[in-house]
Amino acid sequence: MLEIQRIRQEKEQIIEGLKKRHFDATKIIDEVISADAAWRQKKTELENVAAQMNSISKEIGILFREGKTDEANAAKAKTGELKEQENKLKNEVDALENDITELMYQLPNVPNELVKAGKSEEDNEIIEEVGTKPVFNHEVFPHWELAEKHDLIDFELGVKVTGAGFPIYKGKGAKLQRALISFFLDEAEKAGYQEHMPPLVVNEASGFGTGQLPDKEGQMYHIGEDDLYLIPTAEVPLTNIYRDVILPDDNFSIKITGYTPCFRREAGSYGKDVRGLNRLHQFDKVEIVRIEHPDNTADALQEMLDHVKGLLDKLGLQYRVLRLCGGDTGFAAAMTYDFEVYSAAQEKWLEVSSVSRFDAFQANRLKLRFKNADKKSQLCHTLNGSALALPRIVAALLENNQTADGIMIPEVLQSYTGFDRI
RNA sequence: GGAGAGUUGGCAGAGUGGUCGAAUGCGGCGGUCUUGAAAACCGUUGUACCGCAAGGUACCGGGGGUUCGAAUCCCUCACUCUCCGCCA
Repeated sequence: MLEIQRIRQEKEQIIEGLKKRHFDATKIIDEVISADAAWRQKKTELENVAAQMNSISKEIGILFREGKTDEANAAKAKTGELKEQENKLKNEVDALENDITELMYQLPNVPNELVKAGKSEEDNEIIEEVGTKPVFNHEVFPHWELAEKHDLIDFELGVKVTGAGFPIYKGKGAKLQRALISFFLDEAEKAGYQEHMPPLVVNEASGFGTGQLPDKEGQMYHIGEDDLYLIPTAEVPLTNIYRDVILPDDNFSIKITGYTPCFRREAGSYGKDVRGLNRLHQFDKVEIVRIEHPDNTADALQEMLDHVKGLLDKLGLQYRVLRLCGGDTGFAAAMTYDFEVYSAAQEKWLEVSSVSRFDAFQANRLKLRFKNADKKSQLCHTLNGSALALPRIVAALLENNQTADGIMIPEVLQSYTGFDRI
């Protein structure tokens, strides 16, 4: 959620910025500003009436204590009209507040100045491309065929037990999952992130805190009986640790990481994009989350990008880095970089990480603040990124490392897997 | 699943209809004293919103109600704890 103060002060810049998303905010912002002006006026009126009521009530109390019952009852009679006014104003103020909140929920974050205007993924900028496409002198197989051939992942069995999109990893396939998770966590720890193991279900307040609710309700699995949600990413529990928190000073830099399974309903997905590991309802991911002073956000983002690059370098995967255009940048993000690895057999790029800065947008919903040098509360900045999501990494590793002698395991993983080939 | 007890400021903990945004203690901050520190003593110390300011308003788990007036009474929801049962 954008800050109302910012909308009052930087109306034009916000409208300009949101144009990069092909989002015309003019109407909403005008409505917000006029509703906000009306709200402040009504609010002041309401508070004046409340002040009068309070002072009369106080007097009545004193009169009763002094035994002046008649005078007290006379004063009581005066309150009727005020009370009516108060109720009327209260209703008006509440209605305006609801209007404003509803309007504000519709406004996405303002893209960073580096973000280019654009409508869809077609307009994303390729910032960097690392490595070369693998060359094969034999037939290449997609990962779902390799997984079946080597008995690594059983998609059919997953369908039997749960449904499509819930694969069962077996033998070396399961071990490879475990190895990647440990490797990613160890690397995050080396980079200064404290490991957390959070709950996999969250309450409604947490869903609102990170912005999955109310908009993306249909994307999460909901446990109706207890009104809890399966997490779509570790971002939700990890970030919500800091909901309603005021950090005591401006000298902080919070870096946390966590491995969790992620659950996504992926309603509306279909076709060849969902083949094999490309899109799942449950998958594993190591997430990194940072809470930073606004002055430090740009540096933090760069560090996170370098971290993810390091992981892909160590795994020996070819990858490219994209800066998403306005239209493709998520609702809450100010800027997002995607990492894609090349799938040799599918001959396409697979997104394996998304690293974003949210600036104060998320913190505003979370009420996550710090005390600045003037002892005033100020919103923190939040950032997060995948480091990394497993399924497509596994897909690329299987496909790109296939040889006539089996599938080669990258050296950095061998101490975790205990084998060097499949 | 059954029974009971709770939810108050950073923490502990009083407060059962009016002068309560809330005693007291601890912690924090500032000061006195001290070569320095500790102790002691004095002062100070919640959040948010409106306002140039003075000041005002709201908040005692959430929501609703009664009342001129609610931390306090009523309803409702959520959560926590204890005991019993079950159990990895």
